[in-house]
Amino acid sequence: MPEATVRRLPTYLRVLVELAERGVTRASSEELAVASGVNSAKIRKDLSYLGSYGTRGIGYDVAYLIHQIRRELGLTQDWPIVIVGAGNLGQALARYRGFAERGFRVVGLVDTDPGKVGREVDGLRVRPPEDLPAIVAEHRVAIGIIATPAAAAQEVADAMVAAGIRSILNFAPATLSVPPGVSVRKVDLAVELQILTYYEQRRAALAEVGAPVVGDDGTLGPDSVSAGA
Amino acid sequence: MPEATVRRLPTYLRVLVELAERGVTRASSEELAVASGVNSAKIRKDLSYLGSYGTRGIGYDVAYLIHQIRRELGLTQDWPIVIVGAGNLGQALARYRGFAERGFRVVGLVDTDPGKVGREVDGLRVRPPEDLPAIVAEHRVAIGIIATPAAAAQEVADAMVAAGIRSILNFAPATLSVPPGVSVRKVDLAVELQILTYYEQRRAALAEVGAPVVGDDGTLGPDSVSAGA
DNA sequence: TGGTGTGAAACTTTTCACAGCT
DNA sequence: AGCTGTGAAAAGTTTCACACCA
Repeated sequence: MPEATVRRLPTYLRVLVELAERGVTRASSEELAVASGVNSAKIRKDLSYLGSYGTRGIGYDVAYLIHQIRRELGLTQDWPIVIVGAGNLGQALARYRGFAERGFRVVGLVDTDPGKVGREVDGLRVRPPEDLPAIVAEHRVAIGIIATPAAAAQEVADAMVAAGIRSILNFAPATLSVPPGVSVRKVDLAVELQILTYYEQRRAALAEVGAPVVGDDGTLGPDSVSAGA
Repeated sequence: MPEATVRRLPTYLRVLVELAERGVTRASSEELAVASGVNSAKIRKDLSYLGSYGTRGIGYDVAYLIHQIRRELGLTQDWPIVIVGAGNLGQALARYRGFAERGFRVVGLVDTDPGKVGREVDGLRVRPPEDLPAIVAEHRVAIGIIATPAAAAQEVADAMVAAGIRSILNFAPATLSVPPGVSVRKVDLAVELQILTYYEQRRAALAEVGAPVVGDDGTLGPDSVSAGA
C-alpha cells in the first residue's frame, strides 16, 4: 500500500465514523470527497488497495468500510502509549480527549524534573525516567511520544528504544537517530507555521505586483499535512 | 519552488541555526544531511532552488544560507498569530516557547466559554469571540490557529476569514472549507499515531510469519512528517 | 443509470551520476 | 581533491477516462 494512501486512511476513517454517527449507512466516493477534501478518484484508488469493498452504482457500505480501514491501520485494538516530557505540551497531550476517542490510552507520563514527579495530570501520576522500562513492560507499550525540549530528545529516544518501544512520535524540534526497525514520525508545530508564512509572503509579493492572488483552482499551496506529514 | 522543498526548508533552517550557535561557519550538503536526516542530493537540489549559494569544493556558508532561507520563508519579520480555543491544547500552544523562538508572537487568545474569558494564560487575557476582528485588525494578524473541538472548527474558520485572516493552522479533527486564496494546514495529533500503528501492526504481522522485520535500508515506513504532513 | 475499479497518461519528487568550479 | 549544481533516469503519486457491473 502506497505511503501516501496510508497517510489518508485516518482521514477517511474519521469522515466515515462521523457519517455513521449521523445514521448514514452508504456513501459514494464523491460524497466522501466532499466531506474529506480529497478528490473522488483518489479516494477510489486509495480504497481499492484495501480490496473491492464498494458496490458499483451504489457506493460504499459505511460500517463495513470503517471496519476494513480499522483493520488495515491496526485499530481493532487499543494502544497503550507513554509520554515523556510533562511540560506544557506533554501535559496537554496527556489530557487530550482525541487520543482516547480513537483508541489510544496514555498509560504513563514521565519527566526528569523532581518538582514534577509525583504530581497528577488527568489522573495520571508523573513518574521519573528510571520507571520507563517498567511502564513499557507492564502495559506492553508500543508507542512513545516525546514532548521534551530538543536538547533531551535524542536521549529520550534512546531510552525508549532500550525499553522496547519501536514507534515514536516526536514533538521536539530535533532530528532523531534510531536503529533500523524503529519508526519515527515528527510533528514540529513551528514548522507548520513557517510553511504558512511562505505562502503568505508569496501572496503579499504577488499582490504588490498586481498579479492575481490565486491560481485557477483558487488555491495557493496545498491544504494541510496531517500533522502532519 | 516545489512544495516538497518548501516543507523541508524549515528543517534545514533549524539545523543551520544549531550549527551557527555552535560556532560552525561552513557546512557541506553531506554534513547537513547527517544533521537533518535528509539525503545530501535532495538537500543540494532543494538549496539550488534558492539560487547558487554554495561554493564547490567548500560547501555552504551557514550564516548566509540562514539568511536566504529566512528570506524565502518570509521569516525576516515577526508574525503575530491568534489562537482560538483556550482548552488544553490552545493553552499549551499559547505557552509554547518554540513559537516565540522562531518569530511567532501570540497576540490573542479567544474562547467562547464565559468561564474562560478574562483568565490569563501566560500573560495573555482570554477574550470572547466577538473581539476577534479587533484583535486581527489591531495587530495585523495574518495567521490563525484553531484549537477548538471539531464541531466548532468550521465556524471559527469562517470568523477568521471574515476578520481578514488568510492562513489557518487547524488542530481540530475536521475538514475545513474556506474561500479561494486562504491557506489551511491541518495537524491531527491522533492521525500521526494511527499512521504509526499501521507500521507497528505490519511489523507484528511480518514477525509472526518469520519474515525479516526491516527492509534493506533498515526502515519500515518513512520517518516523520513535519507535522507532517 | 450511477458509481466503482483500474489501466494509462500526466505530473511530481527522488535519486543518480558527473561536469565543472574553487 | 572536494563538493556543488543539475540534467537525466527512476520512482512515486495523482488524475483521467471509461469498461464494467449492480
